[in-house]
Amino acid sequence: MDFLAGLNTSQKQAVQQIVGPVMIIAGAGSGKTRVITYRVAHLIQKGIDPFNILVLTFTNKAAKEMRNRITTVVGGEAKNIWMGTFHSVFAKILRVEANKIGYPNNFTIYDTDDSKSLIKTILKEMSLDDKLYHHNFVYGRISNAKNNLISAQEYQQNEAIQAEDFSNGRGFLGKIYETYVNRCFKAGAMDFDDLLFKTNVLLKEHPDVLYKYQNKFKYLMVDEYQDTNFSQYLIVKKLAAINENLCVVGDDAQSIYAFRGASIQNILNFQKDYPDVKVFKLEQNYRSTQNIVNVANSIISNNKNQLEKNVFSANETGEKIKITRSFSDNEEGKSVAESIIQERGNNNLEWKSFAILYRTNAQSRSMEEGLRKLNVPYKIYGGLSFYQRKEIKDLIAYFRLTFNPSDEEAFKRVINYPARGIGKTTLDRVILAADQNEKTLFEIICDAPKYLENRAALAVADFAASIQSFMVVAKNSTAYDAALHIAQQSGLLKDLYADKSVEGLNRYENIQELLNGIKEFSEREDLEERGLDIFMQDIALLTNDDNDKDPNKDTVSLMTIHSSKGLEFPQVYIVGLEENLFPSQMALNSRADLEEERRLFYVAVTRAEKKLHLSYATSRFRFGTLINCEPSRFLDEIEPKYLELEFTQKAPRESTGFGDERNKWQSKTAEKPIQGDFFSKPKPATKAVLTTSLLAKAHVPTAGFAPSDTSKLQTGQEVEHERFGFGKVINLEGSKGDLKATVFFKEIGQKQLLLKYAKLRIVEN
DNA sequence: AATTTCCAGTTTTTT
DNA sequence: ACTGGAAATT
Repeated sequence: MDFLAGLNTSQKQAVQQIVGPVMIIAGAGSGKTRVITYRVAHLIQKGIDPFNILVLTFTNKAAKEMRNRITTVVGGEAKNIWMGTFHSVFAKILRVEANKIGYPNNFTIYDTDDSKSLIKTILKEMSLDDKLYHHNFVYGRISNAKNNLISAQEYQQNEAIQAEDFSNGRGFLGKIYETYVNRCFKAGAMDFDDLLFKTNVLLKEHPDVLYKYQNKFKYLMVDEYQDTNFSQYLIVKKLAAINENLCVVGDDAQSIYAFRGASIQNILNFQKDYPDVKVFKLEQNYRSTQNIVNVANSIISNNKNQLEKNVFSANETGEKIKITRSFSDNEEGKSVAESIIQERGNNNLEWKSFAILYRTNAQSRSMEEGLRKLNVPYKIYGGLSFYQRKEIKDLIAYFRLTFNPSDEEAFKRVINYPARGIGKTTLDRVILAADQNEKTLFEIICDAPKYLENRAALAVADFAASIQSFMVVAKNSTAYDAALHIAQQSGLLKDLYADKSVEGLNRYENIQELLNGIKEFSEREDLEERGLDIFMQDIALLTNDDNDKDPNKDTVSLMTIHSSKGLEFPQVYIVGLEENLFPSQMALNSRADLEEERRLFYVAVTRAEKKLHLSYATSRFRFGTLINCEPSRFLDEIEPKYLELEFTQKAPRESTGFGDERNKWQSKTAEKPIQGDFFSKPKPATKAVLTTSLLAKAHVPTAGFAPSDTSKLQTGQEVEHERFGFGKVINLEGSKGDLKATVFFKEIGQKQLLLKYAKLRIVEN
């Protein structure tokens, strides 16, 4: 197969330059993934063993996409390429090499929740002010240090850092950091940043290990290089040091992870580190219409810090960019849904041609509601991962404790769940005893009578015994049998089963789903090892789309802009273009932050192939209350000639506004807004308040739903409940005025309702 | 110790 | 609006 045929000159050069350091500056939509894919294919065609190739990406989604595309080009050999996110690849290596740095091979990976919970515990133990030392702040500080390879010791010895902390009255940060690190180590746990930090430690302290991987990974490629932090940068640099066959691909205009420690400096450093680097620029955009590319360019030109680049499109001019104003977030959801239906009909498109992108996950709710009301199929990407749900984390905590009894966070999570009479006092005593005797929490409860008084010791010893029995079972059973056993014997399954509320039912189903997943896993014949411990290992690194059952389903995609990176859709809706939301309120204090927001907008805009829709609301629910919103400053940065405006409702004294009027409004924000201007402040959206109903989640009530007089309700009658839907009365009991009905609802099953509270509508036949 | 009520912080984004 | 944690109550 001739990979090179469909490539332009610079793409071809980049693909063919397989030896030595290579940097590809790839503008949005310039065929970057194609180049990486073909470059890997080209390597293999030239006789490079796939086992010697390492490809690093940032998100699971990107890794998956990449592997799929490479598989279609080179076939089964693609399996042998090391490809994945930084975190997953180095977690894999650390699993093999952990002993060299004093960790067990089956170390636990703490997710952000675990880390923060540990920090909270430490803060409490040190009795520090939880305002001054807020766990989020402390976490960020530690994370930052780790990403810059500053150890707890170095942190405390670094004069500049100490001076800064002391002047802020936060002199204990170094001590907290040290304690945190020790506790993680004691628990046999690594947090997200450790996966990179410890890899650096490993490669630094063990030259033989470094040498081994340098020889294994003779060819390295790094996608989204602009998003690497120092820790990642150094790993890559070390691994590539012998052969220097390192190809990095990036676009400074799409750097959106500075908040996570990413540094654009790494792109600039690259040229210094490798003076003989071959640089290729990909500037032709094949994805989008000229209008879209022009709009993107006009947005990004507002940033001061950027590399010289001229992205252009030779595609059709395309339609103008549509801006829609709505009066509330719900209205916005409705208008997007209506627009999608219309565009789909007009252009004979599939649902999956559409994507709705937003700044924050919280915005998905109003979009969902709008789509659901008009029966538009959709799928939300990202957000709360399946594995982050409480009930899932609870069960997994039992698994974690079974395989790694030192795991402190797992221990705290399940010691009294389901409730077994072990309260706060007892837990505090166990933690204290562990600290004083330099033992783990689990060791303390295994020897309970020595440390605790009678009653508490008994309860705790009981718990220890059941975990110990889980260990035996886990050793001798398949993953599924062990998981089921633990779910049952821990009492967790029973506890969830007892909860008959809608949410409780949901939780129970989620557990069943997890168990089904484990069953599938334990039956996979392509794996050598398929014990529960293997299933567990990298679960903290998984995100929602790894749980995707039907990836080709025809649905509209909803996701944050961050997770849309690398994807493309014929039609894209960017919603919530309002000040304090996009750009985020957090980003308004510094130019650097604001420029990152603008790059984020640039990323969003360049996802669109054919048509781009922008939208904002003049009021929206935030923190539970209705607030008024002003249009995003980013809208003003787009040249009006590319735009087309639309109102979703008749605005008071409508005008098309936008040109001079807009500027007038812009220049005197302190004054009253001009009535009727497109960007003017909203009228209070009274109606929006009324239409917001979470009750609609499970069941959409019949129009004009009104509760009936249920005093003469009979068994067998059909009723409707606002939330539970339609059902049949199967029993009535209790005296008048305190009448209790048992109703069997079609959607959710049996429920008991007190008639004096329940709002039921009797369905007339 | 368990359950209920009250209150504060949260919404940046991902591994 | 929703969570997690503390305080109040049983």
